[in-house]
Amino acid sequence: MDQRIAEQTIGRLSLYRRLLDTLMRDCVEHVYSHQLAEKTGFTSAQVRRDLMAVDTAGNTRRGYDVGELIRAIDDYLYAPSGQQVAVVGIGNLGRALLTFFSGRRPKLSVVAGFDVDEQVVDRVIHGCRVYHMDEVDRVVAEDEITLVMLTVPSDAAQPAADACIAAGVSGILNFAPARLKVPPSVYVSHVDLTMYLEMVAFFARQKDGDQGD
Amino acid sequence: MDQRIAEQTIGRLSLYRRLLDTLMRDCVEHVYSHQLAEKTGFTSAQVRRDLMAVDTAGNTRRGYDVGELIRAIDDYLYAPSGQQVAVVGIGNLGRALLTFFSGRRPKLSVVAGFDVDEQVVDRVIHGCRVYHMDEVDRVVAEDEITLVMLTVPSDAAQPAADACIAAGVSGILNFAPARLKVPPSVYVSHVDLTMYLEMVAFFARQKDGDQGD
DNA sequence: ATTCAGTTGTGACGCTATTCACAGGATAAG
DNA sequence: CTTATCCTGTGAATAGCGTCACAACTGAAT
Ligand SMILES: NC(=O)c1ccc[n+]([C@@H]2O[C@H](COP(=O)([O-])OP(=O)(O)OC[C@H]3O[C@@H](n4cnc5c(N)ncnc54)[C@H](O)[C@@H]3O)[C@@H](O)[C@H]2O)c1
Ligand SMILES: NC(=O)c1ccc[n+]([C@@H]2O[C@H](COP(=O)([O-])OP(=O)(O)OC[C@H]3O[C@@H](n4cnc5c(N)ncnc54)[C@H](O)[C@@H]3O)[C@@H](O)[C@H]2O)c1
Repeated sequence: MDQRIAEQTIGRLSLYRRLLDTLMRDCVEHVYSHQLAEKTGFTSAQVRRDLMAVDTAGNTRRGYDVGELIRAIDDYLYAPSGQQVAVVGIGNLGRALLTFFSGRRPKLSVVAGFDVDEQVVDRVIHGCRVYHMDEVDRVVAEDEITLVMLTVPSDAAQPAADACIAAGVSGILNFAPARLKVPPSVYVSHVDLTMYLEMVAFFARQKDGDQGD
Repeated sequence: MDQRIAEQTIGRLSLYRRLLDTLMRDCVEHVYSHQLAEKTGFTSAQVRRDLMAVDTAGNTRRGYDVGELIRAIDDYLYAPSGQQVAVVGIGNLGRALLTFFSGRRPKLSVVAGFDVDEQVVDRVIHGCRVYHMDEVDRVVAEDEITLVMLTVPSDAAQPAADACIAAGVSGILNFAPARLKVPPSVYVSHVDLTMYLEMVAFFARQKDGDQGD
């Protein structure tokens, strides 16, 4: 948390981190930057540059110690005590996210859902209780929730975000096709699946036309 | 489809395009770059630069004609006859995507699902038939499917992608946490939701520490 | 002890995307 | 017709990222 860090480096560190889990499981003790590169699709220089951000030291002959690297990335990437996450809007997408992320990672776990529909409120999905939005203040405080994944209809996105922020949330992963206005102390990232699909459509078409590459 | 285009410009054009729909619905006839910028969160210079890619001409006094701009972006972004999409892996996430995207846009519509689980095969979800993966060759050809959203478990991602590519698909939006090896004529985009969540966690925490900004 | 092969860490470089800034142009008002 | 205003389109400047390339290092082999 010391100097300026490229946004995309954080994303890549997250990918390396998951890869290291599988290496650890396979009892691999050391790994070279070019091996991480190969498995993630980046270049080895990119990997080394990214790892400069974390407190680690590769051995010039054996590469990086897997356990040591895991510790270094964890230290850099995650809060020591972890961060709690809620899913707001338990519709089709919200339910999928809730199911997938609940109790997945110790450092980043989804612990609650919120909705306004009486049909889903108070249900328990994959171990997570769904609360009514009216309870957001209480539950966010009690469960120390700092992040939400926002999967409500786009009209409801801004008010729902406002309610979460008022309750103390400082990070939002927004899936609704709406730009959120938030105070500068809150970080918002926008995942626009329609946009991704249209990008794939365009570039796939372009490749078809170009006859590959 | 003429000269080199920045990948991200395509993404932004997709956002402008959707915004223009709402302007059209509100009977707005003209729009300035700074208005599009305001509503999308980019700068007006960025908007104008992006629109240089499409065949349009803004009026220096009234800005861009909404209808004209929609036509220009559509011409640039979409195949004249549209592109058909399938969802492969009708689990929690696949079902959400299938429901959301089926019959949404005329130029880009989800028309089929694929799975291997007898529980879901042959069911019809939101108007889309779910086929067995064994039928991928036939259905992709018959329905002229060129794109897939891949939402299978990560072990199954590569073989499922291979089957789709063999059937003629040229674009893949992959949600599984696995890097796909594909021939150069196929375009793959990787949406890693775990990574996005971890990025939000990091930067939200950083903001908290920095007291805003 | 020395050599050799193969790696890390990083300064310098280059590329691409974004922003700046302004010439040129359209319109409305006088 | 002329002026004032406020826009677009775009070359030029800047910033942000990724890549190159190599000095420094490590451990193994001899
Ligand atoms: N499902 C997808 O694949 C998909 C794809 C792209 C974008 N999105 C976006 O994600 C969002 C959710 O999509 P979905 O398909 O799950 O929709 P959905 O209609 O299935 O679910 C929305 C849920 O939000 C709840 N809700 C409504 N207002 C609320 C409020 N004020 N506070 C809390 N909860 C509220 C509803 O009760 C419902 O359960 C939408 O904005 C959609 O545009 C979804
Ligand atoms: N659900 C989420 O929110 C979420 C979030 C991040 C990533 N993902 C990724 O998306 C993928 C799907 O997630 P999910 O939660 O929907 O899982 P899921 O288990 O609910 O669904 C997977 C579906 O794929 C089908 N399938 C298995 N093998 C197949 C094959 N060879 N061909 C076709 N279909 C096959 C299964 O029958 C099942 O219906 C996973 O790779 C997961 O890691 C999901």
